[in-house]
Amino acid sequence: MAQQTEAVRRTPLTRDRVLRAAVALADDIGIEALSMRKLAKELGVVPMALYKHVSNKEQLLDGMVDVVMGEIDPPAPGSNWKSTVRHRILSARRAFLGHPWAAQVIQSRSSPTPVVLAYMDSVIGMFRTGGFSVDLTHHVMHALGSRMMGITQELFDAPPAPRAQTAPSQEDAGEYPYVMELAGAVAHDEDSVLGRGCDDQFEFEFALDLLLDGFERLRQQGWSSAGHLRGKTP
Amino acid sequence: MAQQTEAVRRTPLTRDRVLRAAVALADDIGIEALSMRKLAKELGVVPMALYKHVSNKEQLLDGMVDVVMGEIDPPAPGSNWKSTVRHRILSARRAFLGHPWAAQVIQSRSSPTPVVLAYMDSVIGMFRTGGFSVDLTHHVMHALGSRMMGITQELFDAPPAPRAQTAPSQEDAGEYPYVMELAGAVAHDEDSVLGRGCDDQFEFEFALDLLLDGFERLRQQGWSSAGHLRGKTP
DNA sequence: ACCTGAACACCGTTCAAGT
DNA sequence: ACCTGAACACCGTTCAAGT
Repeated sequence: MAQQTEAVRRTPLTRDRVLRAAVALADDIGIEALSMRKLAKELGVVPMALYKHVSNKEQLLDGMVDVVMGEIDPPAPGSNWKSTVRHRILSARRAFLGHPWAAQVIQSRSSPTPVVLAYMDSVIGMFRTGGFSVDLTHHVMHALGSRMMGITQELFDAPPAPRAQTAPSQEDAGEYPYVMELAGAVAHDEDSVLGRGCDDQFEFEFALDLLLDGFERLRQQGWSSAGHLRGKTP
Repeated sequence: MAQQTEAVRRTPLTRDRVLRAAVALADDIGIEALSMRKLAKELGVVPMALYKHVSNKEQLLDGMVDVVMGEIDPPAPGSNWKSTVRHRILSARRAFLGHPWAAQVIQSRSSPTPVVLAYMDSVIGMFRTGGFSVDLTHHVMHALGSRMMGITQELFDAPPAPRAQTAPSQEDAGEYPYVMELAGAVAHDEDSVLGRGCDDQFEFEFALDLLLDGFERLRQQGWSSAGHLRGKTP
């Protein structure tokens, strides 16, 4: 035990080892509990030692995102743009699902790392190769937003459920009748795609396919933003 | 000056005054800089005095979101579901745009406040009244996600721009050719909807309308998730 | 030259001592 | 009963002193 600890300590600290330890620690204790001090302790190192490999916590978070991005499968060349984009995005989703904190972290960053930029470049390339104009590709990328990384834009972890503290009383049913109707259907309807609760993967693919189908329709129409100038008068 | 300070101090501290001061302070210094201690100082009060009105910082953030939600226009009844939903969402967007920190905060909450629940209820009601089945409405709400509040799921503040530190060199153009092509078009194309940079409002409405149109198509088809069971074999 | 302990300037929140 | 100062257990990061 003491030997193992020493062996671990003997392994020289590298940027890569710091980042991988940070990812593992965030997976374990959550991102809000992750601190430079705890990470240092985990690595058997004094807090200041980390600053030789990451210049500050911001850069640590950037590096952690890059580690997660590294788990995304390389693009699989396919015959049509839609399946290629779809597979890539669902692969990114798999990577991000393995690290629940990563979605939140990447959206808190102010600029993309080179690794993220490379991923975006590959997705943009799939649209361009698939016959999308530069103009349409631009709007399409905005419409995808973080969904491009397989990240769902849910508002809450469990949307149509009243706060845990408040028991779902008659009062709630009266105040939020539509929310209650939906929640009831989700809980009961065994014949639909929903078992207990929601099938997140189904919801993600539902929205993704709705968007991709919309993109394809616009592409076929030769859509251009030129017809939609700022004043909105055609 | 000292008189005014005293007058402010004389005004009794209420939950409402605490929340409004917190919103103003977050607007001013940013959400990451907002602390209980700074908020207390702003109100001319000792930090502990805040805890009489909000039980902790989490509840303060919940309350701040509720203040922003209060700026959303009441639902304007319209003839068709699409324009009603569209107007409500764009009104929410206006409220959230006035408080740039609010989008991030609402997505960090784990359960909706009653105020948020009431908003969701009204949106769900618009779909149900507009002829959407409970089943379709459920998936549609998931597909909207945080866009229901007018919140864009952009990945970064300025997506296709390399880090500020790194000058956009030839190297970048070689490594991210598609990103550069897009960035170039966005910067130059004066005839399209894009002036310098992106028109966020246009991008938001582009994606929203794409989704709403998709929803309408599914509604007309009488779409149901029953045909899309878990195994994906119809 | 490298490494690191102590220190600085903060946090959110508890708690006991004051009124 | 209410209010509040001091204290606790943390942060990220600087910096000067040690090797």
